[in-house]
Amino acid sequence: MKRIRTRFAPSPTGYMHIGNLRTALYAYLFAKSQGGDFILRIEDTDRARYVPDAVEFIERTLAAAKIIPDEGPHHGGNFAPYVQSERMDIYKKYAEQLVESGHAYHEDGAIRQKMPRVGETTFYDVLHGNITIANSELEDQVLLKSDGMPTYNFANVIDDHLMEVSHIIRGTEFITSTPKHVLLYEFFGWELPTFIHLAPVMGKAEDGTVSKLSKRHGATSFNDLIEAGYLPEAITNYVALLGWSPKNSCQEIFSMDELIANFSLDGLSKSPAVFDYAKLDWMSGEYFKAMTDENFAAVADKYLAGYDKIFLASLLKTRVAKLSDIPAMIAFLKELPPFDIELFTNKRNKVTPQKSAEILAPAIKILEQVDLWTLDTLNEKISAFVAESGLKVGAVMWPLRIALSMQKVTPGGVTEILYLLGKETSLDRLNAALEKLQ
RNA sequence: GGCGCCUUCGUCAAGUGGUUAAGACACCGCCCUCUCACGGCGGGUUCAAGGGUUCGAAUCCCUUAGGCGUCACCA
Repeated sequence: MKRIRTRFAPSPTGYMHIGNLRTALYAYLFAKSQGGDFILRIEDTDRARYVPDAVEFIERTLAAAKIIPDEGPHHGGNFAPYVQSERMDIYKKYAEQLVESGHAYHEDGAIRQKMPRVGETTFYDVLHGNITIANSELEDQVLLKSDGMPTYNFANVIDDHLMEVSHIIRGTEFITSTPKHVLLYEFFGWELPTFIHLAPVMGKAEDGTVSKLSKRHGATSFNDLIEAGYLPEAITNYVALLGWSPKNSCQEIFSMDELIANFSLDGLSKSPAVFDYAKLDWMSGEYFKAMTDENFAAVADKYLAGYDKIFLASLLKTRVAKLSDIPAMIAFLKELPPFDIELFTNKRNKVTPQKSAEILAPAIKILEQVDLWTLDTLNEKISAFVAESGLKVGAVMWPLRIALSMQKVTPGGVTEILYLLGKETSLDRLNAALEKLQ
């Protein structure tokens, strides 16, 4: 059987769109699941759009996502060069060959492909089956531009053949130009690769409309997501499920190795998928929860400066969707938000501002007596106070939490916050709140 | 506009002629809890519409509608 070889062929734009990342992922997963090769090829034939250092950017991004090319500009391989601008003589040779055989012609310093005017061209796509397009829909394509560079439609065919790519995995936007490629393969007498055209990744705008995922939908590049504080593994995992699902399994959390082991082409979806940040948040949270306090403290390090990192990590890792959520969650430790009497009202625990004052006063007395400011002692004292007062635990905790943090949601319980704040600050805040409540 | 692709809960999706149409996220409710989170339990007119074929259709065929893509010396 022919060796499975796939490729990811981005143009160097300095931006790794999530849809591109997914294409790369699927090409990688398919190759690896079949024991084949995954190639990185740079399609930099548009000089106007070239961005310096974009190749390194792409390589770094793939590395971060753990998508490792077997061949590429800096990965070695027997089919170098893997950068199209370095292969100009190759394209020229094949273009001239087409001119000689009568399948192309010169015009305005460029070489154009001569399309048949009648008949139709059919090709097989793994996801869509046979697709037929009338040749009359095809126009005489430019193969070699007047600046000597090939067009995508030409270079892509030449390289895929020369690099022995067996499966072309790319976006649906290429479906309608595939007949042109097929014709080229036929002109040269080359064997056709297998086509797999992936549905696009969509984004949902605030007004509810759905369109191809783009910057208007917020953070949509791998790097945007990393900067927001999602783990690369979580992003890759989520993106993998956006258009693919495992057979005979409901598993959703996958390591890269598990993805490779479970991947198969028939699990691919042919309809567009909407990128859902809520689900990404959930999945990301699953990854954080599975981490040890130490590991979480390490990835969240820069957000934890100035605190007992490991302790804070233990409180935060079950509540965080993305690392950039952290500052807002712990800002109250440094500075108490403005007093808001509304917060002292809580129906569930039957707490009101007035009731809060009644609870706070004796609680402060108790805490003032505490010399050993540790979690255990604090917990013990508060529990005793609760038992003595005959109130529900929640009724006591609520006003304390609000007075200490001025927010309904905090990382950790009241005991942890008291501990984190220290005795002096805790009592200052408690007294200040009591004063305002009275 | 021509051509092409797509259409199962709000979202990701399983499903390939006979199922109570899985599961997950989100949402809502309840429970637990030191609030939130975590955890547990439960809930929801989901097969775009209309025609066929068939004893039987989300699954096969046709039509319609909508969405997306493509018609570059961009990829």
